[in-house]
Amino acid sequence: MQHCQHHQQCQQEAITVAEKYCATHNLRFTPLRRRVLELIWTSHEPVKAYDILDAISDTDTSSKPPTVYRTLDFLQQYGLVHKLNSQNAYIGCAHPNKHQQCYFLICTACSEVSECCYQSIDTLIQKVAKKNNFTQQHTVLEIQGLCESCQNEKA
Amino acid sequence: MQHCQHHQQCQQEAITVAEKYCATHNLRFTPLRRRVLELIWTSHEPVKAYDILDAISDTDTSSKPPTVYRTLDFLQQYGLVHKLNSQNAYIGCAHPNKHQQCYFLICTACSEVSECCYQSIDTLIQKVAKKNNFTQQHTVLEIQGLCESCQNEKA
DNA sequence: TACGTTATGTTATACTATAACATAACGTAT
DNA sequence: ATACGTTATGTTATAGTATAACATAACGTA
Ligand SMILES: [Zn+2]
Ligand SMILES: [Zn+2]
Ligand SMILES: [Zn+2]
Ligand SMILES: [Zn+2]
Repeated sequence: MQHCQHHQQCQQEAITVAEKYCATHNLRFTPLRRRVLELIWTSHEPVKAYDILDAISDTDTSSKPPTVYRTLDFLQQYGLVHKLNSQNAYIGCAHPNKHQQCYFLICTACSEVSECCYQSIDTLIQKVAKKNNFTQQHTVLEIQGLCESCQNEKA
Repeated sequence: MQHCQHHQQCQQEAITVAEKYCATHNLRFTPLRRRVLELIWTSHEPVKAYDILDAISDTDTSSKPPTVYRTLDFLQQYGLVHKLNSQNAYIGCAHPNKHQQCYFLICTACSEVSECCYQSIDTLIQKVAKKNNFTQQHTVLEIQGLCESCQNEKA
């Protein structure tokens, strides 16, 4: 199920952003990395590593699991992709390294994922950490539920 | 590394709580379920499914992966155990079903995990969900960083 | 005791991810 | 242009996580 009405644009913009990000930071945006990122941006649904492998195997028979996982590692390292731990799946990020942490809304009906990165969440988590004398390094926040479209479809 | 100074008590209390919870709710707290819960409460570190399997295999040669995963499913279903998605590991819960969601602080140095379940987090997440017209069902919040003891040890 | 339900045993397999070592492509300095 | 160090990719093997499907056993009740 695809709710986004202008998704080709989402995808293209994401690739352009990645291209520029890599150029600026002296990183190699190789054909493989581009291909994987395009695949991940096929929709707003998270993508499984082995589905990526299947897809790229169509044109590149030398692809093996490490091919995919290394590429995902690269993309994650620079915030172009995030892993959704509750799904063992990967989702593109539209604003690489704009802020430290990304938070997600995950629809259990259509599988679409959107980011919900608010300063208020960062602030509260900092506060909770401080209260527990805990030094925060990285935070996973994945809110599962029903997106607007899927609620309406139920009605 | 074990920072808790009174942990045998933590473990015993957790088992007692589970015992009572099951009695009250007409659930069978079988020897297997008790054993697995005890193993999980060996420390405040999350435990891997296959480590549980190894442990129970010592005394019960018929144990196989489904033995463990089914038991974990049961314990999770009633809030006696939570899965930490970022670690593929399982941690005991001291207050089964006291509230809907549990949130965690995970020390990347000593691996100890503590819960940080605050109403203020629930409230903010509700607010974020509402803002996005999203109906929340279940939320994963795992804050990774350094616990107090481990920060001090670095100094 | 018979019977339905829940729990566990058993075998097989699916899914997710990394280790370790080899080759190729790239960037830069001579 | 060539040599060389670095980064990326190829390749083989294996480790780690989880579930499907069906069989038997234990439990609770009529
Ligand atoms: Zn889109
Ligand atoms: Zn949806
Ligand atoms: Zn303790
Ligand atoms: Zn610690």
